[in-house]
Parts: sequence; C-alpha cells; structure tokens
Amino acid sequence: MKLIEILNKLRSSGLRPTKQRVEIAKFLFDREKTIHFTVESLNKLLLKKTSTKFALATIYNTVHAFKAAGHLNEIEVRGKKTYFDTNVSNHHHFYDNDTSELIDINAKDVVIQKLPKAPNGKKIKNIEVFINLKN
Amino acid sequence: MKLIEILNKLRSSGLRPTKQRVEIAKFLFDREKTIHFTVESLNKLLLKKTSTKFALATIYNTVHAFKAAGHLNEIEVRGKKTYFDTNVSNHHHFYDNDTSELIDINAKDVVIQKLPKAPNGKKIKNIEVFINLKN
DNA sequence: TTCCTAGTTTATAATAATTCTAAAGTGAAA
DNA sequence: TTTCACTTTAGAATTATTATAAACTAGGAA
Ligand SMILES: [Mn+2]
Ligand SMILES: [Mn+2]
Ligand SMILES: [Zn+2]
Ligand SMILES: [Zn+2]
Repeated sequence: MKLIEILNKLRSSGLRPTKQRVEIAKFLFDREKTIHFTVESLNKLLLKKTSTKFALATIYNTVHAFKAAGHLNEIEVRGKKTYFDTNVSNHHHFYDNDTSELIDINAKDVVIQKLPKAPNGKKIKNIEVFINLKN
Repeated sequence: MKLIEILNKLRSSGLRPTKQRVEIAKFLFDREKTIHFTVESLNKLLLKKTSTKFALATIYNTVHAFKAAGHLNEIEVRGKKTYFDTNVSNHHHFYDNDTSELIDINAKDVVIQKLPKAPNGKKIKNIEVFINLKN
C-alpha cells in the first residue's frame, strides 16, 4: 500500500497526518495479510518497529477514529481486552483460547442454511460466527 | 424447581447453602424461562426480590462457582460487562444493541451447511452464532 | 519566513468492571 | 455447646479504558 493511500486512511478518518498517526496507519494498513490486535499489543509492536514513542491515549484515539471511519472492526472476545481487526469485510473467526489468537474465516467458507426470524420490529444487522478451538 | 434441586446446584458447585447463596440460586434457577444477566443487574434484581443484602464479591464468587460447575454460561458481548446465561445448553443468541438484551435462539433454528476445517492440530470446540439486531 | 491557532500528544487522573484481602461472622460436625 | 473451616463483607487493588488539561506542532495566513 502506497504512502498516499495511507494518508488517505487518515484523511478519511478526519485525522491530520502527524508522526504518530502515520506510523500507526503504516503499521496497520501497509501489509499483505490483515491483522488482529489489542491496543496493548499494537503499542508493543509499534515500540519494536519504530523509534517513535506513543502515549496509550494516542493509540486509543487513533484506533477509534479508524473504527468510526470503517477502516477497522472491533471484535469482542471472551476476555477483558477489546480486539481490533484490519479486515473490515464481512467474515468470521476461529478463536484459539490457548493462544488468545483470532484467525479469519472467509465469509464464503461458512454457509448457513437456516436462520430464525428476527424478533418483532427488529431486523438482522449482521451475523457473526465464532468457532472456538481446542487442541 | 424444588428447593432440594436448588440445594443440589449449590452442593454440586462445592458451595455450602448459606442464606445469600440460596437466595441467588433460587433467583437464578427457580424460574420457567432462562435468564441472561450481568453481575450488576443480578444484584439489583436481588435487592428488589429479597430482603437480604449481598456484597458484590459474594455475587461474583457464587456466579463463578456456578459457571465452573456448568450451571451457568458466560457470554461475551460487545461492551464492558460480562453476561451470564442460565441456559447452559448449546444455543445461539440475538443481541439487541439498543436494549443491550440477549435473546436465545434454539440450536435447531440455526443450521450450518458448510464450515471451514480447523487449523492444523486444532479441533472445533463449539460454534457460537451471534445475530446482531437493528430496528 | 514568521505567526497564529486549532488540532494533537502526552502524562496523569478518573472511571468502571472485576478480583483480592483480611477481618468479622456463621454453619454444621463432633 | 464448642470449634473451625468456610463465608461474607467492606474496602483496597488491579486492569482496561476514557477524560483532562497543559505542553507541543502542523500548516494556513500574514
Ligand atoms: Mn469483561
Ligand atoms: Mn472490554
Ligand atoms: Zn478478522
Ligand atoms: Zn442464552
């Protein structure tokens, strides 16, 4: 992904391209495979990859802005921390409880044959399939 | 559900039948329909229904013991609080984001036709289908 | 360029959910 | 009844997250 596209992610999220934000955006979006991360794990990874310092609040703010702009998804996993996902397409997850790791499942690899109808007055917004793994 | 069965829930969870625990167990298990709750909501409901006082730590401890014994399931929902579920059978959920309410879906009402195979060396423990609702 | 200022970063405080602790209370076996 | 391991409880500690407010900076205007 080119730098101009990275900067577009920031612009479309209403964020000025500061040093910290460009580093975060490059780290998240300039890669082949999508990545699942927590704010804490992202902070550690940024520490390794760059020489920039990041306040946790900056990471929280930036990540939330990306989420609001649709560039990140938030995923709830059994546990205390929130996971984010650079894969914003409709897809599902394996969850490996041993490693606390999320693994993408292509939406096409899960076919649902029968679904209940939504309760009165409600509609289905989206369906999340979560496959817990064991050894 | 008879009192003897309530007491069995406690016994099988390794809990002595104290005043607080019996009240909690009666409230959770002596009902027609299953219930989804958080520790905080349970505390409020107990305050209304009984004249007993409960320290939050007592509710946490008791609920966790029931969970460990398989009498309750823990459900992760997008949000900060953990939900518990007296329905410990294999089933799925609607989640109404507006009311923060979980609604049971019978396992038979969701039929999955195609599933990905588990990653190398891993097996599928269970599948959770989560249907988010909108108005 | 230099100035100016709205936007940004950051350290730290505040909040919220949960867990821990240790002192006081209690069920039930002997 | 006595005894003691188990419980309850208030409050402290912990963890993830959000809020605050002072110091900093990007970038347009002068
Ligand atoms: Mn939680
Ligand atoms: Mn959370
Ligand atoms: Zn994903
Ligand atoms: Zn349920």
